[in-house]
Amino acid sequence: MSQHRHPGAPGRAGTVPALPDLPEATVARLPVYLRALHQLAENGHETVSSEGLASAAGVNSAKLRKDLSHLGSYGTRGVGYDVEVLIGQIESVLGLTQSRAVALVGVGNLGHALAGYAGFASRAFRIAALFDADPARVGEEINGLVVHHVDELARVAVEERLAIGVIATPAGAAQAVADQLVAAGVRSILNFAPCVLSVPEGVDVRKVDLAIELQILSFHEHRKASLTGLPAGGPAHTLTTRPGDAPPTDPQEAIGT
Amino acid sequence: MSQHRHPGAPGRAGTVPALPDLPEATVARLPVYLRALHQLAENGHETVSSEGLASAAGVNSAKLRKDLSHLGSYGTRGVGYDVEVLIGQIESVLGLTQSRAVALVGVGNLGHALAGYAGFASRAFRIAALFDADPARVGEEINGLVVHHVDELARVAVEERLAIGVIATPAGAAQAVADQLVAAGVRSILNFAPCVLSVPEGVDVRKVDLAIELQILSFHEHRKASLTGLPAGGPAHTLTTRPGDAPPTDPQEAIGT
DNA sequence: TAGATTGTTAATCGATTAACAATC
DNA sequence: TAGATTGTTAATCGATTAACAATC
Repeated sequence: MSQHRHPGAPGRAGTVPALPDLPEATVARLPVYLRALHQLAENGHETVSSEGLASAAGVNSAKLRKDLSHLGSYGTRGVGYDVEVLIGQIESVLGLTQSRAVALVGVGNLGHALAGYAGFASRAFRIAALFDADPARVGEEINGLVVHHVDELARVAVEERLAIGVIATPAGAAQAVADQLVAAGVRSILNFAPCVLSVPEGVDVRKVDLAIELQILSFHEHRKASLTGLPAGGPAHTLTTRPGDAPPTDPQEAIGT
Repeated sequence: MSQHRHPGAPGRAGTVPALPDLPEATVARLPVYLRALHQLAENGHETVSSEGLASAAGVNSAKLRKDLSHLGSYGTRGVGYDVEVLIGQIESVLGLTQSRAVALVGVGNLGHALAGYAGFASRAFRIAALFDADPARVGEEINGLVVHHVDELARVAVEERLAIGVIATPAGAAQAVADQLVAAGVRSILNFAPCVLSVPEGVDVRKVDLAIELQILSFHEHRKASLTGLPAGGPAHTLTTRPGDAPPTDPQEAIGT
């Protein structure tokens, strides 16, 4: 999923204060804990046990304690974790104390939705620039931002210090966009286009892929159906295989028009 | 991520022809292979080696062969895999030979984008019903489908044999929607709302969470920055921690308005 | 002190990978 | 046959989990 170096790996020259080396699985859960902690804080909790936080986050408490142990020790035996302290600690580890400029490339259906996304309008991320390849869309204003032509990416990247690129273009355009982002110095990419991106070492790519998620669910539905007799929803109908058909799930665009 | 039983686990009473027991990691990659295979087919390839397919899918060939070995043996030593045969095999394992009815709950910004998603309009998935809690939105027509009130979920679920529920509501509404979906017999849920859902055993939940993806990227950016001196995009500016601030990334809606 | 809860240990499990014998 | 490539083995790695000693 994510293509990246593990810069904290043992053996590198130690010129910087060693950052804790977190397992990827832990990194992926910290944002979930953080969200649960914010909810707890809103509800007036000053302290929470590993059991309480784990259940709010939907994991078991052993895993939670193991994860938090990688950050150092921030709990009190017999008491639990101080909610505000733990929030600060996780935000610090995730680098959320910096505000990162996000570029959104592709302002189709999905791009429009993402441009209005509240998650962007947070302290840690601000959507700083919009791009599209369609001249008809360039100049359009969305949420107070003007859409640039994608060829301006390099220039704007420098001006706005773009740190993260979000690709919401058709699959056919995504690799070229990724190349442009990388050339512009962006080393973190979130890809909504249904395709594999190839990027140089040191660039992180994460992907969000609706078709893949649906197909994984389909697998488990299929399993459940073949085990329990007939399912609640029921298999709508069996499709006859017609070789040569159009691919069932390979849309031209990240989100079609 | 996914909460589900492993129905094919050893030890169950064997009343059905045993389905191959696939590792979750393999299941998650099969859709990627499938997409790559469709591209190869479009480009006229009749045969592909594990090396060729692996590189198109962005994995190494050992992993690909291992994954495919779980499906049985469909390659020819010295030659490779027949593209069409392998497509058929993967589609069959993923249950993509059935057409599944998808319910989309929440037709805000994101919901609208998803309703137009080409991945839904495939042979394996058809978007069969739209729901919203906002009376002002009920009755609206999107892509040829009328928006129902969410209270009609149970009735429509039976009529349309809904198999998969996609939640694109605000976080605050998501759990109630999930409960209604489960009550209506839906056992596969794709959750775009930024919250943890709790569902009974036997129900699969997969989540797509933009804020989490951004925060994971942020972690690696942070790492890269602290290692290599200053990054290309540069840390825009350091935020002062103001305890009591609004949560940085816990939007009220899956995609805000 | 007694009860509660953390942080850590060690066992287990699942996933990845390289190497290579089998075989087309 | 010789070259190519699969399917499988076995070693390695990372993640999960339960249990419990440490300690508030």
